[in-house]
Amino acid sequence: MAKTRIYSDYCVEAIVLLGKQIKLARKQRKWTEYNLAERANISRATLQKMEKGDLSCAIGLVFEVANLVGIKLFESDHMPLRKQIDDVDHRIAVLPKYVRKNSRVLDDDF
Amino acid sequence: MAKTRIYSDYCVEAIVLLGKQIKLARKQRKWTEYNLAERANISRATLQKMEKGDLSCAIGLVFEVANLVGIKLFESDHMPLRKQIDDVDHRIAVLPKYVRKNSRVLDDDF
DNA sequence: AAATATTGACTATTATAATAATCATATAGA
DNA sequence: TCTATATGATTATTATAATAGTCAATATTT
Repeated sequence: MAKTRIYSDYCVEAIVLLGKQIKLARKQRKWTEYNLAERANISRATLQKMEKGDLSCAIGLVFEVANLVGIKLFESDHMPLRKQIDDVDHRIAVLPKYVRKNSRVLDDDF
Repeated sequence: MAKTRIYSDYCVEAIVLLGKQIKLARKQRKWTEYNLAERANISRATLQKMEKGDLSCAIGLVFEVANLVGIKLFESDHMPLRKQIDDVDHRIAVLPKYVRKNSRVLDDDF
């Protein structure tokens, strides 16, 4: 039997929004579900789940479809993705490699 | 044997970035992989794949973990998610219910 | 009004994600 | 230096996502 997971409202709504944005963009381009699924190399059934905001779809498939219809994720930041990745990498590199419970730091500034 | 999928660079990089952002945020909170996995109710192995930018992780799990460490997706828009969803819904409602190939519209303004 | 194609929904099957468990490595802290 | 444990990596198993196929309903075009 299926294990029921608990998701936050925020998570559910974010994914529903993304699914609807895909549906809207697809229609604006006048692509049928079949068309888009074909372009993305996925089944129509999977695309339908995606557009409905199904939480179990693979993130790679969702992002790929979003990209196909022209939705730019992470576009708010005016940095190329590569640069953003490097940026995060450097900020990780500064931190201790292992997290230890008793690393008592007073300024948890994040 | 595994079917090899083609993903766009943008898609791969977006997910790698998200994974690294999760890792950074987790460390800033001084949570171990085990701690975060426990909070998210997922296995440590899945969290590790997620932080490495694995494309096959369920979008619901990734967004939930991102939310747990305080990453706000879709925060660029200064509208609550609910409102954004309603907004997209209305824009979809205006369009024809079925996409037809010969819907010759001159202004594809999107 | 009739014809056709899009969409929504469902099922059975197959591919694979998620898990639990383990082991080695190496780092942070005593 | 010594020790406990966080992390990286791998394996076998189980749960489930993705698929292909089908059917009904109906919006759109002619």
